[in-house]
Amino acid sequence: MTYSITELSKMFHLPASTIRYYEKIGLLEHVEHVTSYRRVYDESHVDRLNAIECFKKARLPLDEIKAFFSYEKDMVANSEKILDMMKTQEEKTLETMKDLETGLTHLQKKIRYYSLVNEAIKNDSPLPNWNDI
Amino acid sequence: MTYSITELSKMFHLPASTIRYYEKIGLLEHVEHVTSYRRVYDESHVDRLNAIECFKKARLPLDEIKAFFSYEKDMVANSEKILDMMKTQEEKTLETMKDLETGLTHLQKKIRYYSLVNEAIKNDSPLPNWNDI
DNA sequence: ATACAACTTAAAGTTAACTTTAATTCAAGC
DNA sequence: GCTTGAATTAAAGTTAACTTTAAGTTGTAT
Repeated sequence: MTYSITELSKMFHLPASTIRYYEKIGLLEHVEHVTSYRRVYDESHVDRLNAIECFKKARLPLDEIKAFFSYEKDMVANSEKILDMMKTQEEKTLETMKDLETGLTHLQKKIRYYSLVNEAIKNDSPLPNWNDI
Repeated sequence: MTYSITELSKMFHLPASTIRYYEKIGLLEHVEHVTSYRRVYDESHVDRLNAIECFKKARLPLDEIKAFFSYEKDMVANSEKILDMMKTQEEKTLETMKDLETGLTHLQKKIRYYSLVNEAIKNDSPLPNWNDI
């Protein structure tokens, strides 16, 4: 089974230009233009893009994702390095999640407050106090 | 109570250049250079910076944070707009958190796998299979 | 009086991750 | 054979959020 760039583009909701860009920076490898001048992808590229999407969700920068794939080529030699990398990123991700939760709490407090403000305006009653929330 | 830029810098773990930058783009207002040519801040700026940090944690872009502060000046006129803004951002934040969780799960699977790989190398036993994890 | 550290400014530079542009190539349908 | 449309390339442009630089100012300690 092979895929065109447009098919991958639809599969991953990525513009074709991004897929070409990933190839350019070395994130996608061995993309051949066999049958024509056009790029032809196979399952290996789908797998790779899936992995990229996962790492991106965990906020690994593209150059680290690239480093990971390169280390993975010699798993035995690099397993320690990979493990370190993943653990470091795990911590960063957890940190980011904590920040997001703090931010979300603040946001939700604002939402509660401005809901009350809207109510008060509608009923022509006195505005609520931020400290009462 | 007043503060110098260096004091704020230490309080918020932000470089002074960033605090000046926030002023330049209109996020920090009414910063006077009263006693000398130097910037002098007060509690209002501390409050503002605290709010900025919270919004940043929820990943609001600086221009939206700025818009929020500007809307907040006429709460009665803009409470609907503010509420919309906060709700939209709440959804985005929740979406981001979901992505982070997905990414984290993937990361932790890698960590489990490469821990086993390391074990296997140490014990000279056959490498584990990714699909067994 | 002078050296020095801590501030000031405007403007240019940086980084990541794309995106856009412009000029070209190819394959397919009429 | 000609048009059309989807891909191709290299290179330049974009965006957000800073950061750095270079040149100047001020208050304090010697």
